[in-house]
Amino acid sequence: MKVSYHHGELRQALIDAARALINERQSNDFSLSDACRRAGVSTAAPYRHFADKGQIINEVVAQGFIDMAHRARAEAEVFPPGAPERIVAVGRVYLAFAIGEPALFRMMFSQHANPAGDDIATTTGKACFAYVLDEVISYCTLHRVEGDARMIAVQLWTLVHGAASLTIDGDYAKVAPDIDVTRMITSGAERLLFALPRDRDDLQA
Amino acid sequence: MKVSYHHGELRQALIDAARALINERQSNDFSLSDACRRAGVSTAAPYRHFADKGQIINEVVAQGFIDMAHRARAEAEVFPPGAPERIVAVGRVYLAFAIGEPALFRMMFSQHANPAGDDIATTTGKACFAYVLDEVISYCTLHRVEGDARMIAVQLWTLVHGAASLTIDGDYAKVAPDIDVTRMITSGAERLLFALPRDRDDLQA
DNA sequence: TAACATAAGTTAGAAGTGCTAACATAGCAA
DNA sequence: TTGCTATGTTAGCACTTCTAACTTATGTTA
Repeated sequence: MKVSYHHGELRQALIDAARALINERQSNDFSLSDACRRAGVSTAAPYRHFADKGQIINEVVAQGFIDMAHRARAEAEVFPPGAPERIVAVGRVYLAFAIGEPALFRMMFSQHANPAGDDIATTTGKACFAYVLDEVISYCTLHRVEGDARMIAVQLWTLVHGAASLTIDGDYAKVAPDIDVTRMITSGAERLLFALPRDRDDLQA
Repeated sequence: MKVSYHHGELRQALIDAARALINERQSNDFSLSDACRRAGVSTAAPYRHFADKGQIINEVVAQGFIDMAHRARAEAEVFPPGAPERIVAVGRVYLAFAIGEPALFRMMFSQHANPAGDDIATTTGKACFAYVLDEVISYCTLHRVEGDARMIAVQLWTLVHGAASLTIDGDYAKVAPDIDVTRMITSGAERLLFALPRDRDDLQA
């Protein structure tokens, strides 16, 4: 009993269906036909809203970045600017997002970055990373962490990103199953932030 | 002018073709038919050697791990056990491998780990990680690096893995294009290894 | 050496995919 | 009411993975 010939919200419905399928199958090779079946339309319908399947994927990835940035902001902005809790919150959200939607997280990064870089996924991705980075930089600067604040920010980001990747791909579980990832990150971050260079001259730039 | 009805080395030829296609297209969704064309056989031929396409991918991934471990070993074992150059070498190989064959590197990790874990890709992957980890652990233990050697080893691995991922996906280029990745890793690793905890009590376990 | 089992190729085709072309209808605007 | 445009439809093409049935090459054994 279809009430209308037109769907009304097909564009977003397809994006949602795609995201759901990606999460269910834990893989990026979901079938567009499946998404159509789920939305209750024919397999030709998507092409009124998207140029091709890749564009739907881009949209899903973009919404992933937006969600991630949104959550990070919400969790971080409870604390005053420069508070250490802010970067902890950002890191926690980053990791939680990866664990919550691992396949989507992977896709957000396994997209082989197009050089033009003007599609929606790239743009939102940039904004998301920039936010993460900015949060850390402002902490480092405010707390006069020794060394190049920008570099330390990148190091923290790298550590959390690496931890997220290795966690969702089950690599820690394979090699070091007893490891407590959160504690590992925390301890690592502290070492990166509070390290005092010894009498070594290969640290200054 | 086909000299023989039988190919002779089809199994390995298909694996090589698959790996080449993955590297050329920078993507995991290569076509098995393409690999067949390249090997000069019909599209049904692979099924005399592999159960399905996934098994070929597994084989490619496994050979990737073997190559990576092999190179790491070769570069590291020039130096005496416990020498800092050894872990530097391992890290350098890890990063170079990712940059050299980014799509393959991604596939080696984006494989959603099967729970049984007895396929060839998982087994070789485990062995490869275990080697990386062992090398770092033995360094930390030998040099009496303060803190849990195992955890520091995992932190170093995580840092390098994160750096490799963010590099090949072009994320550094997007957000911090001026960063020198090797220097960033080196400085981070030194901080992780030589950090002296200040008067903070949240470092002990 | 001849016979035959098995390994390793072939062609034909089923089922499913992304996507296009041509057609149909819903909803809005003159 | 008339017609335009947006958004659906069905039919079908080219391609995919994979199976079934057939063919040829190779090596073992009588």
